[in-house]
Amino acid sequence: MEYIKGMESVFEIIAEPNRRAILGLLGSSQQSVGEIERQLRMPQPTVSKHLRVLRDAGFVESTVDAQRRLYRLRPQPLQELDDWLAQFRRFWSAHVDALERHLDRIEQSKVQTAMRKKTRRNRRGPNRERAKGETK
Amino acid sequence: MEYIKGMESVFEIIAEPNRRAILGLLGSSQQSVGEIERQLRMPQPTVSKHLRVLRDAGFVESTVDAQRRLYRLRPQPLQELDDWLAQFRRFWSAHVDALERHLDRIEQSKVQTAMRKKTRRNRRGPNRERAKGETK
DNA sequence: CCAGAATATGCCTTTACACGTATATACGCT
DNA sequence: AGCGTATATACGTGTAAAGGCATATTCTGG
Repeated sequence: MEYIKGMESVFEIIAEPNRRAILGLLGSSQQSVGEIERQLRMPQPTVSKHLRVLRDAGFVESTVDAQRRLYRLRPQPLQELDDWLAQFRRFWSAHVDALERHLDRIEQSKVQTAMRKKTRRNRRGPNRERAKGETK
Repeated sequence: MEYIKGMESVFEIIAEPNRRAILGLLGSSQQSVGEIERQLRMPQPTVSKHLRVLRDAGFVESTVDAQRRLYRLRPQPLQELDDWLAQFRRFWSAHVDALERHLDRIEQSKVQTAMRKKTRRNRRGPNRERAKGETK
């Protein structure tokens, strides 16, 4: 499943604010270029170019739907970022409450994952699915 | 036209490979500029400039030790990065083994933290430790 | 106060990259 | 085929940031 890429590091990719915004959007659900364009109020070429970079770096993948391209998230690069961060976690997990917040997040992930498995029934058709929740 | 020289985002700071290297070093223990210079084999002005950026962004802090400056890590900015990542964790915490790896990390952090508390008593003195895919 | 070590800063050049604008390509519909 | 919509790419431009080198600053010991 791995491909050839001209590589910028994961870190350089997410240094760009617009790209982070796009990733944020795609975190809630897959989106077409036009939807991203409208929600983020940025010119279409800008969106396309950033998506290109994101795709080359493995952050997103796309499927064709008529003239549209639907983009969705791929976890791996963000996971790499998470792995890099791991070496520093001990610096703040010292505080118990932070630790508990962390554990809470994991728990929450489990629940959300379970719920998603039950709801998984949407392919094709007009764009739906607006995942919610996501308390910080 | 003069614009305000604003803080750079956490993401832009860690986009630079040399800065990540420096952070990695400081993750093991505090270091003087000279030690960083030697271990990373980069010119001293380069080190100093990157440290300046890192300090302005809150990633590191320094204390004076004779003519040396000892730099050490500050957790907050990295924590912010971790917080941003949180919104995406559900994308990979779905897999149980990944989840367990995550929990293991937390456990490990607890242990390391406990150990550090016992060892923590070093100030001043000579420097110790040398330490494309488009599918259809 | 002076010399030398350790670190910081200033200037200059190069380069990378994000943006705007214009244009090209892809697909569906009638 | 021709048109409209959706997305991709090409080109030119401005800007900011990183590196090299020289120099300034800060500190200690004699």
